[in-house]
Amino acid sequence: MEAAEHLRDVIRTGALEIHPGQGLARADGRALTLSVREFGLLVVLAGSGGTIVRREELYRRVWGGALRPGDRSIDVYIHKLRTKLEEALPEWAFIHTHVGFGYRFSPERSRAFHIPSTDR
Amino acid sequence: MEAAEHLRDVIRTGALEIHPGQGLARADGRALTLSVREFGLLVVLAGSGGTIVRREELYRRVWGGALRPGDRSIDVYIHKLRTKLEEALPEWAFIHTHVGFGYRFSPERSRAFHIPSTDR
DNA sequence: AGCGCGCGTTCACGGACCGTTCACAGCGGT
DNA sequence: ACCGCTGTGAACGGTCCGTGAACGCGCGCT
Repeated sequence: MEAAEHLRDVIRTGALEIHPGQGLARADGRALTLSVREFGLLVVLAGSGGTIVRREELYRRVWGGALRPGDRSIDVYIHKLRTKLEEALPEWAFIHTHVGFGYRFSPERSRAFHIPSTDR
Repeated sequence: MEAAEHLRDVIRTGALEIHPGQGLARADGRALTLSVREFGLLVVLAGSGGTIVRREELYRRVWGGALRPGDRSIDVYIHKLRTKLEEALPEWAFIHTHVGFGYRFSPERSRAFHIPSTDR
């Protein structure tokens, strides 16, 4: 039963495949190398079903304890995670900022790939 | 069951879906990026069941405190909110002005689509 | 012990965004 | 024509966030 668990405990979203219990995430099958914090962020965000997660809650669930004012750890790790996700899947944007509210996870085609007007 | 709570706390009106507790609003499923004030306005207006909300009350409920004479913040933010709603759902008008009374929220087909009186 | 290295935190700078205010235009009522 | 009310663009100061860099720490290796 504990051996079959990892088959059930998977978050799939777009080309991402996350195994929360294992510390493993794959992009198009290729494993990502994430640190503990990076992986924690990814799990919490991707597991929140597209809702906005407030910074305070993000900190509690990944770091544990209360977010002290002025602590920028979240920003830094969001950035690191974004960087790794982007280099793995350049045309997808996963983590979206909602200023004043928090971060939202949702695979969306990155806007940086704006197709030149094929208009007639 | 504890996970189902967020499903209840939703305002649905037309193609809009508003999650007051989360700071998130969607138009046709696509998330809108609203500032804190814009979102506050949307929640209060959309949650007022189509009644007219006086400016005084709008200000109290979104900004907190009393509306000082000459304060134009409401006008500016109504405008910003309208702009974002319109670019998300161009053929719908949501916020209607009642001069001297306040604003009323109600999804109506925008009149901007039967333009030409000049076309005969 | 000394070294290199990955990790997490902190700092510093700059840019993006937010909310307020001002200035002017349009419109309806008197 | 005048006035009060609202729409709308622009400017401004402040806050929030993105991002590169420095620092300290623990760990494995030699």
